[in-house]
Amino acid sequence: MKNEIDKKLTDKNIKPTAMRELVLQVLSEQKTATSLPELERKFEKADKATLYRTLKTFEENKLIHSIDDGTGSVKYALCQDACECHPEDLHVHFLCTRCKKTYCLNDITVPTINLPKNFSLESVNMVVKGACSNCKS
Amino acid sequence: MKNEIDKKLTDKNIKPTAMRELVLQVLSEQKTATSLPELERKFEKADKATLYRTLKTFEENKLIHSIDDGTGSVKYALCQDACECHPEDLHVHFLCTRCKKTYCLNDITVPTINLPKNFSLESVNMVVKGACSNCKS
DNA sequence: AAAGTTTGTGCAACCCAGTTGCAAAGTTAA
DNA sequence: TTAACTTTGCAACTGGGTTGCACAAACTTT
Ligand SMILES: [Mn+2]
Ligand SMILES: [Mn+2]
Ligand SMILES: [Zn+2]
Ligand SMILES: [Zn+2]
Repeated sequence: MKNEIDKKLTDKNIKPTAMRELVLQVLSEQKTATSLPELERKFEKADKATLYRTLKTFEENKLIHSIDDGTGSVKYALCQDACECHPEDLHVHFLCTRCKKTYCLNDITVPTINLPKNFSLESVNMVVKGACSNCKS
Repeated sequence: MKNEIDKKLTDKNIKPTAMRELVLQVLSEQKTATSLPELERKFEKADKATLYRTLKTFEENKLIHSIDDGTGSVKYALCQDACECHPEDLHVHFLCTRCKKTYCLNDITVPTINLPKNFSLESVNMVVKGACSNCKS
């Protein structure tokens, strides 16, 4: 449904170009987070730089958030509706060491940490590794 | 004290070569974690591949652990004496967004997470970002 | 001690994710 | 229509990480 996609874009003040619609479409269909290289493979025809800048725009406008799971390529997933990517919005991510898929555990907020004196908190990246339900033998 | 350094190496079943002694010496002097590129700069003369393999050996033998703080270069820090790098040994890391230094918060163990059904846990990477005590304005 | 074997080092080349400059194409505004 | 701005495509580059290979150094065996 193109109108839904366009609405999501305009709601976040992103001009809905053809490219952006396609990328958001694909991202919306994923159950796990997607990296730039993966996106390149899904769009044989599209240019890496364009995809790169598309993701950057999406992230800057808080339509998606990025996840560094340590695999060497940053992955991206849609933000929850009201997400502002503030520390209190943050959730835990899970990387399956078997299938290498990265899940947003949206229900699991990152635990609060008592930092040492005079350290201030801006954000947290918490990635749990293990076997996902599909891969557990 | 070279004997202390050598002992640390042999205790972890690492043959104490000149290179390894130097690298361990430098790592021991740091209060924050060190990346391979940083190490390269500290050892103008040494070869990148050698340093790389030295770090790898150290890590495999649990003399050091690696920290992916999302800055693009993996950092390394000495393990605690009895550390086996198991989930229960893991601690939180802190990346200062100002000075880019990465601290081991050895006293802060990573909180336990209740994973979704049929997900199993192998390890956790938890990196808190913010301002360190030196950089807090 | 000499010969053989294993281990470590240095160099060069490579891989790949990410990033940037620049010009062409498309869009919007005057 | 022209001008200004935005998006896209291409190419080139950066930088961290990694590997193959030959040489050197350190142990083993005879
Ligand atoms: Mn997420
Ligand atoms: Mn640490
Ligand atoms: Zn899996
Ligand atoms: Zn700092």
